[in-house]
Amino acid sequence: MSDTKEKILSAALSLFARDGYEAVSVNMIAGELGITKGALYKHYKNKRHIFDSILLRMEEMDYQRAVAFHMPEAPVEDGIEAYRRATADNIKTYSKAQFRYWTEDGFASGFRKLITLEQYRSPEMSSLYQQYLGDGPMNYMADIFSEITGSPEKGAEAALQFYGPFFLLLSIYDSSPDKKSVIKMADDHIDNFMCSAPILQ
Amino acid sequence: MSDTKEKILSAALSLFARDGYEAVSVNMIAGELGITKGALYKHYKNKRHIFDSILLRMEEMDYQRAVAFHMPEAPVEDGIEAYRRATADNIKTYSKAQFRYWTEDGFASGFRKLITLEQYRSPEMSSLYQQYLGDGPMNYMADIFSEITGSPEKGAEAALQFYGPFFLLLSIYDSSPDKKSVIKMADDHIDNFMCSAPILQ
DNA sequence: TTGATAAGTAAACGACCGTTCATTATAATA
DNA sequence: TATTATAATGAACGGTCGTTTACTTATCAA
Repeated sequence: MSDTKEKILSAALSLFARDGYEAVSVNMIAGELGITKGALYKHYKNKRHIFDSILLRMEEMDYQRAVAFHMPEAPVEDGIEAYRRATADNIKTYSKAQFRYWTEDGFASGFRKLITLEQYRSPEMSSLYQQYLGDGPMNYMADIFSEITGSPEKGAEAALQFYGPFFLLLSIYDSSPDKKSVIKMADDHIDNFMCSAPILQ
Repeated sequence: MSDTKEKILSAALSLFARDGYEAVSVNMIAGELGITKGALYKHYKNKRHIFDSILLRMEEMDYQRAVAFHMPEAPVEDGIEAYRRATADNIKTYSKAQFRYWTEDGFASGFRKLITLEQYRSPEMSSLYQQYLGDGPMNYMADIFSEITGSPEKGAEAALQFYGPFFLLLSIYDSSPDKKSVIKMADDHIDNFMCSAPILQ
């Protein structure tokens, strides 16, 4: 079994993440592994197939993470306050892990940049981008915060206040020379929000 | 004098904003105005020149806006509380106008999408993106909030809490079927933050 | 050892790329 | 009206694009 197919996938993602799908040639991808472009077609039937494989891979990774990170229900009989505390802890752990995932994981970081560059090309790409990085995470948090506060309006407001800075810091991370400090800013934001946000009181 | 040059600029921006610079051909740009690509070279010496003209135009528009919107100093002798209130009003007006500008103004909206798609291609594009949409606005707000709170740390924290949701809503706006409601969410966020954010008390 | 399968090369394909150029139509000036 | 500058054409240029093909090499089971 060859790992050439895998190397093609990650080389292509690196290039797609920097220049966008159209601006990357099959020649460049093959050149990254020191093979000719003809050899590439032994592993993928065309250029678009590489792109589609990246989307599929992300879908699989996302599913695996969802399973591993699923937020366990706190026992209800401990009371609403214990439930809130347990939920808040889960959110903090999950959110910090997510920030590291989108920034420090090579595949996830590349994928994030790739769909950022492709988001305006079609309705499909647009909804994919929103689902992974835009209103998807925000609505997810809105549901959770609505549960906590008992109000959909407050939940939506809290989600915007919580995920907005998270989203901005992702973007700032990409060009920051001091990436560790951006991670810390994200952690601080998460801690600060979950412990002292007035909307959650 | 011909307005063909102007039409080329805006047609190119529309296409660049959707597909990115490399993915747009000179043929496509010319086709948008019903002329051949040869004619295009009577107005711009090459494709890159069109791109550079867009950057230059944005720079000019940005300067004009900065002049028109410069925040007037509130009279100091009225006391710190009056200064804060005047500043807060200016921030609200300016921020709401900025959100409409980046979403509803055709040129600014196209430019925002364009640099979003080009941000990873070079350090120059990266810093341009950050300057217009990333750490640029955030640091600008951090300076203002630092002045108000008298603390650089609190100023930076407030800037993240203020500009993060603003930045996220810009992204959500692009694919939202109900754009008016996104504008309202931005307005509400700005009002809510400037009036009752605990970090500003 | 033989034969099959997989993985690579190099060359070629037609299509399109950005750009140039000789030519023609248009429109304003003298 | 004749002249001149401008704008547009369409063909051509050398390259590169994604893809296919014929051919070579390596691997390994029968």
